[in-house]
Amino acid sequence: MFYSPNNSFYFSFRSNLISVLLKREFYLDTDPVCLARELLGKILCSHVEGSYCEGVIVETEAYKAPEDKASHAYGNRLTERTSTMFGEGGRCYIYLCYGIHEMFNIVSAPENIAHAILIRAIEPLEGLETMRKRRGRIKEDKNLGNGPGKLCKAMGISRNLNGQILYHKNSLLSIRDPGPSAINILAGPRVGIAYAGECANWPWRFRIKDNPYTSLPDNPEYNI
DNA sequence: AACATGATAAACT
DNA sequence: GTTTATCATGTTC
Repeated sequence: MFYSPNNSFYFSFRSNLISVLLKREFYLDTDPVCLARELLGKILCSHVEGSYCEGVIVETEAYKAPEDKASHAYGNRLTERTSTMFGEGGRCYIYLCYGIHEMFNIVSAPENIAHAILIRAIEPLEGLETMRKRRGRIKEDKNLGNGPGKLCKAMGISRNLNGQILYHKNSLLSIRDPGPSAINILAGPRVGIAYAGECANWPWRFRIKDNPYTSLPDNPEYNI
């Protein structure tokens, strides 16, 4: 039961038997683009609604205020919504998109630097039955978390968890490190930010090459 | 008015 | 099987 029920790259990850909780310092890095890459292969854990779930992070996007026009905190715009991103790294920033979908971000950098990494896809690892129940009628497990809104629904993540600390032993949401592994990373432009002008071309979206649990590549990509 | 999307159906290959 | 169009839906500033 500790094996992911598929034949993808992560078939040998063994849940939290061998993974370790990421420490506060991990999130204080001032380069969110670097962190977005480092988060690939890490394990997102949720312990909400009485159920425990885990998924391998397989796709991310970096958002870097103040210069990033695609960030909600562009120009260091401080509002009630964006205030979470100005907190110290290691919390989560969760917001509602298009009135329907919750989006899960990891806040990074020291306080008052509004950086964040959007988690865009996970490979389900633990709590599959809970995820299937939360997601409702879907045909295949690869659709449980292959999109930012989908993974939030599968993991039971919603805005009432906005601002939660990710690095405490008993956090409702946390990130764990399963140890080093050899993965190939693809980079490309971020999704759904055509309004962001020049920033829309920055290759700040990352995903694990050949992993079947990422969202569809609707932008050009290249190996890094 | 715009928005860091998802589910579905209908039309293609 | 894959692409395309359409709409659902609520918060933000």
